[in-house]
Amino acid sequence: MREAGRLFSEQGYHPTSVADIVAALGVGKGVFYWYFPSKDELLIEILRSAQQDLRRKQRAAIGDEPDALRRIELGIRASLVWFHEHRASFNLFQFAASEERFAPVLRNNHEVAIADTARHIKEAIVEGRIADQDPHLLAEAVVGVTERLGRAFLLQRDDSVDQVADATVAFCLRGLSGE
Amino acid sequence: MREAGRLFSEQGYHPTSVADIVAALGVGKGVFYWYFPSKDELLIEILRSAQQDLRRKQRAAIGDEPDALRRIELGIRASLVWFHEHRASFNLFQFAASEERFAPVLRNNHEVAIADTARHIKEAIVEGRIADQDPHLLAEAVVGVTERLGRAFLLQRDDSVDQVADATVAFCLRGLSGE
DNA sequence: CGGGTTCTTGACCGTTGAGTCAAGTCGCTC
DNA sequence: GAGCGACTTGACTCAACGGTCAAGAACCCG
Repeated sequence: MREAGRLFSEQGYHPTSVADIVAALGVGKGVFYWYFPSKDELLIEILRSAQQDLRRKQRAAIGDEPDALRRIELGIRASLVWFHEHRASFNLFQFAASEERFAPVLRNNHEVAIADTARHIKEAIVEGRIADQDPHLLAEAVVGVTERLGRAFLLQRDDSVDQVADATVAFCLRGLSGE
Repeated sequence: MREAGRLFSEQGYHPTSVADIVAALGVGKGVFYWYFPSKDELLIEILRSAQQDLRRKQRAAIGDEPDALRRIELGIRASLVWFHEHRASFNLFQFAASEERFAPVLRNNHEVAIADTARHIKEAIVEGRIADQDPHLLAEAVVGVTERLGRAFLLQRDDSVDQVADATVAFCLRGLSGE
């Protein structure tokens, strides 16, 4: 599954044939269809398990931090570390989002992530620490910046995670802050 | 070309066959290969012309505005209006970025866009109006937020462009601003 | 051992889809 | 209206791919 993820990520899902995958693994084709009902299902499996892992890491990083803004910061940092360690999965997310067949798998999880972030933001708004705007929109912005900077500076270039994380957190927290 | 763009965007590039395209147009297959050397080349053509159009609109919106921050704001607004009017192309960008074959076409243009934004940002930094950080990174963040909020609120939901634009500009300018 | 279950193989099948091409049609010029 | 080049058609080719399956190997339990 790891190998298949790597291949999908490197060459794209469609251009990677089942024959390629089993050849890379040095096994017969039957073995593939013994473990997975179809190529599509394999991708969905990969996506699901990657998402699950990411969310686990985020939760672990946030722990029971009481400060809402700090929770957002920890979430951003955990995400960037994960992106850095799982480039292949990160790439796949982008493809999956562009195909109607796979988008629903992501959408669900994405909505939960946004809702979570929005909760922290709402709390901070109530505390009067950030601008009183639609928390949903702000959450989308924060997640968007994180993913974008992750892609640009951790995957395409190869900057230090901490440096990128510092800058991302700074930008987001300023972006959130009321006047 | 517009019809092909619509189909690619709706069903995905790979699942849309040349037969689908010519059927939707009510013409023979030969006509397709008279005008385009291959299916891949058609997508590249679509991408190029969409990018060109977007950049033209951005330039037109910015005009010769002397204020650097205002130039950034105008760029963001023009982009969001364009995304709203060209959902299909916007979708295609996302797919193209995920396939090694097409990514280079986007990358080039993307780099120019980032460099442009970074120039405005650098100018504002010199004027002491925003935080002294890597302009390249800030540019990526601004473009990232714009695309993300465009996708989330103009394509998936269908909010008013002006409302989304106001919020995007507010978040970005705050994110840029020094302390 | 024997027999049953779990896994593995790779040749094979059916279909799909990109791209070709011989045979036109249309409209233009002389 | 003959001749020519620009365009159009859709049946056809051919390779590739997802998925199947009959034939085992490997392992386990009694």
